[in-house]
Amino acid sequence: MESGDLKKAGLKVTLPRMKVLEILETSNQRHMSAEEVYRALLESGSEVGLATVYRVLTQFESAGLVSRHNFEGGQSVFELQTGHHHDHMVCVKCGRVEEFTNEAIESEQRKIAEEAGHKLVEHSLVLYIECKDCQKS
Amino acid sequence: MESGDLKKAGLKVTLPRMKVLEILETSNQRHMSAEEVYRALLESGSEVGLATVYRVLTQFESAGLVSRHNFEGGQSVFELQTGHHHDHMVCVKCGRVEEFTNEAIESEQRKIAEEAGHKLVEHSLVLYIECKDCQKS
DNA sequence: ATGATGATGAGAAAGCTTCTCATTAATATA
DNA sequence: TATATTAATGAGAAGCTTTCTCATCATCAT
Ligand SMILES: [Zn+2]
Ligand SMILES: [Zn+2]
Ligand SMILES: [Zn+2]
Ligand SMILES: [Zn+2]
Repeated sequence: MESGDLKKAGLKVTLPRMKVLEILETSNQRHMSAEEVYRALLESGSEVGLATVYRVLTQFESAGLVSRHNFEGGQSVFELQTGHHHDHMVCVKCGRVEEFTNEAIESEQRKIAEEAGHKLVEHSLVLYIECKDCQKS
Repeated sequence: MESGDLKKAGLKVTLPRMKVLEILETSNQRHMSAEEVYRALLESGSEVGLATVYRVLTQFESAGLVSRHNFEGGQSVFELQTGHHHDHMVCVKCGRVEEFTNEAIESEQRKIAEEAGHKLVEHSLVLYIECKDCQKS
């Protein structure tokens, strides 16, 4: 991801925006809260305000560069848009996030909305799990 | 639903608790935010504090009398437990909520978690729609 | 380089929810 | 029924996440 993507989105290429993108790309967590992005910025020596992080993430979302999820626990989490839709499993013990795709579920959803006479706009599917590792301990 | 259900749940039978139950039973909305329950209580002439409404709803949730959902929009919504699991469609225009069940999706979910080696604890599936009525206007 | 425009940072403020604690109500017992 | 014990309530304060405000600053086109 580079400055061209910001320009295409109609956003000025600024230092804070580049830095936030960089964090999202290089962090070992694909799914991060605004607070986590903020702390990662500080740790990497970038002085970016928390308000700016929120602003920028929201703009990225509108621009389709990032998607936002509301898992349980109060904080929204953000991830770089991958192009292909996917859903999530979240461990209720350790918070680990795993992605999956399932075409059977996707098409069932479309069918359900359609049969009820509604237009499906989007959906949110989260499986809360006790993950492999947390079951051992 | 009556005082016996509260006793069974290990909760004292108090006026505020009875009143909240009554609202949930008699309101024409099955899915209500704490704020909505609170306002309904005031309108019905009951002087119950907002903090109590939150407290009571949370206790009801722990007791399995009520379930809580976090649809988009900040506020949690609550509904009386029906005994059978169901998922929701929420209209992004008017906020109307519809319920559905789909065994194919349910079993697919179990399969996904299991194949990944995880234990499925619970799940949240919300279809955001433009409802039948909102499409007309 | 300059100016116009938009972005930023800091703190204030908003919105939802929980906490605190003095007061009050509900149950158990006599 | 009166009393004692224990838990619940109400009001406001406080917490947490997120957004807003506004003076300052950076970006980009010229
Ligand atoms: Zn885990
Ligand atoms: Zn993801
Ligand atoms: Zn609608
Ligand atoms: Zn429901």
